[in-house]
Amino acid sequence: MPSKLFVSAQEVAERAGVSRSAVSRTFTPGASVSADTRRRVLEAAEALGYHVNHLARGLMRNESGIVCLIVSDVATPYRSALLRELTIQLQNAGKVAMFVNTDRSDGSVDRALQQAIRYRADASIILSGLPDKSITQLCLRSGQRLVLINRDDDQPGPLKINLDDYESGGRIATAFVRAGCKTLAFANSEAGTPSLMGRERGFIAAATKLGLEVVVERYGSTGYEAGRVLAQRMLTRAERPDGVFCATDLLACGFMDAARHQFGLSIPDQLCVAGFDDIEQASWSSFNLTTFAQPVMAIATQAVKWLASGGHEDEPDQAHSVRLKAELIWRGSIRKG
Amino acid sequence: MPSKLFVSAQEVAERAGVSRSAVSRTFTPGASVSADTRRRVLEAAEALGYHVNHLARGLMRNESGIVCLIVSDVATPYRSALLRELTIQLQNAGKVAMFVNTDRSDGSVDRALQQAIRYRADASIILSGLPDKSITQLCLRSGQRLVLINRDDDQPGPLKINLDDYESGGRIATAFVRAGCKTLAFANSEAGTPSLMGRERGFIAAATKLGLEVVVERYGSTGYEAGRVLAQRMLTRAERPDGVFCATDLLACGFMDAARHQFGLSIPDQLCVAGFDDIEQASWSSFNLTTFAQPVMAIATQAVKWLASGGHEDEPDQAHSVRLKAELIWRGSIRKG
DNA sequence: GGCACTGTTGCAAGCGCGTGCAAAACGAAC
DNA sequence: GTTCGTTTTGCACGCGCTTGCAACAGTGCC
Repeated sequence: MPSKLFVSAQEVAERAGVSRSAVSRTFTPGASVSADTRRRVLEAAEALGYHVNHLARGLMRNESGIVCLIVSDVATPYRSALLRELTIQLQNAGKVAMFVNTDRSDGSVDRALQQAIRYRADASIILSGLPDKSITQLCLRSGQRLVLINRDDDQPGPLKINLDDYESGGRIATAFVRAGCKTLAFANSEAGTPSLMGRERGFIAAATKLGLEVVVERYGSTGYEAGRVLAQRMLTRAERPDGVFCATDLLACGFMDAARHQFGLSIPDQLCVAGFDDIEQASWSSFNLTTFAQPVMAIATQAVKWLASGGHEDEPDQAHSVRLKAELIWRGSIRKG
Repeated sequence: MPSKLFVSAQEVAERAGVSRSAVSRTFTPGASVSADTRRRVLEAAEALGYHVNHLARGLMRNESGIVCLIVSDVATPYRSALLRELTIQLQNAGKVAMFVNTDRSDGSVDRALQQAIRYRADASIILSGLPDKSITQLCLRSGQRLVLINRDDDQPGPLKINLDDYESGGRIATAFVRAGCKTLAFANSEAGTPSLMGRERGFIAAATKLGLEVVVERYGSTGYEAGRVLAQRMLTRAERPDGVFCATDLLACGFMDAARHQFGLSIPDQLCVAGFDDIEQASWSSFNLTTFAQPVMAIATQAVKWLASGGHEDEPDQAHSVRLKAELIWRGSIRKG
């Protein structure tokens, strides 16, 4: 493959009749070039199809312009929505996104971060998994910024963006009670990530305060199939729940489908359901699901803003943490109170 | 941000008491290093947290290891599924994925390709949009490989991966007839991409051959909402269709939801529906949609294989094209014949 | 014409790495 | 110990770029 056919600044310089530095300066914002030489350089560059080699530029500037996105479960609606927003905003900020999928194999977040280091990424944004502390340290030591989204970690250095999961659990418990629900349940996956557990704890705490017990069941991943299984487990109980908070929308979709098509239940008349994420499918009329919206845009904005600002390198040992609010999107899966 | 804290081969060499070349060779497969020095280098590297700078390596080798993925509508189920598979397979092939989102703004595919050129990507895979011929030429001239997925283009050079859209249209028409449908319809978007139009033409041709007319309606994008609108338009016709082929699964989901919840129709008793893509939601019991599966894995395999093989540079003017079969996934949205 | 000042330009060094080449080290065979 | 053949090693150059520095115009003013 090594076919050295990319045109270099040297060739442009020769064609334009200027020095190589002049070419470089033409493509460096704020450098000192006369209008005349700039024009000649641009003409020559256009004619030859020249594009600055960002690998070499990154080498000199010690700033590659690359931001590494570390993700698993990309095919999941919430993840892909967040990914979309992040990439758009990164591009607007003049960065370029490098994508590392950690779906397969173990220790993969660490390996992903090593990949980021090898390409001298300016920063890494971690959407899934939690890196080993040693790797995190190495990243920070190398001047690489780190953003953790919905991964509640206590290491200093990275920016941590989280939601008010606990409070959300409380708000939805109130809604169930207002709707007249008597038996509440929380449908969770076995993943046990802090955000999921936060929703669970908040829901239980609030329900207890309101004088109701909560049945908790955990199974599998956070997907549709797990939701079906959870429905089968919960809806066959002696005391059947009539208000179920599902930890994610995908779980809720599976839960609702099983409740309707296998148990013949009518939603919201016989069963109230709520979810979390506000994926696109939640608004489809088959589900019409009341849920909490992930503030996808705000998350991306916060992350990119922090990166663009250089990540507050003046105070590197500070604990940087942002808490965003998940807004309740009221649809038709809970009776009006 | 230029904090030059990444550890370099020089430092490793000093610590290990060898020359810099020895370090370089240690990390170059197949280079000549004695077992002893290799060990010392690896120890020093480990201790210092050294990682080869792939920017510099790419500069030397004229091969960055970067593959650029050019995508729009990432948040769409089919796209994100394909993206997932591509990134996994690229990583397995030792490549790293650079992600360019072309959702916003115009001329964006061309700009994306320029980005790829700037980072000296070894190849670009285009999932959406069609680049200008001049840019394509520049890419190829620079030794960059190009893969077009589901974009039926006639330029020589790039690898083109397409499906048997036309034939699929034919197969599903037969199924509708077997199910006893009398009035067929094709629900399409206004996007007008070759793959969508291929399905339409194939469906119409086959239906005509079978002695049935096809009502065609086109509206909006290929999403859920457009499907709803198409249902409203079609199901209010004097002669209501009873067999509808939707160009994508998302359209089908919207169509089915509107048909059921707004028109009170029962599927498949009163209305048969088919889709295309086999997104995850198609298998959900709310839809249980008969559809054609995009051979996502095969697509990714073909693309990566072609890239790994160096893209047949010996015969650059050859027209490289692959046609894959979309398999019919039979579920419950069409009556059995 | 001489001067100081502002604005451009070229030179050359260096970013971190790979690699050809020749020197050095090693080992075996005499 | 000498010779020859085989690794192994270090040197030095170059990949394409940025940038400090010094040389170079150009301008306005005395």
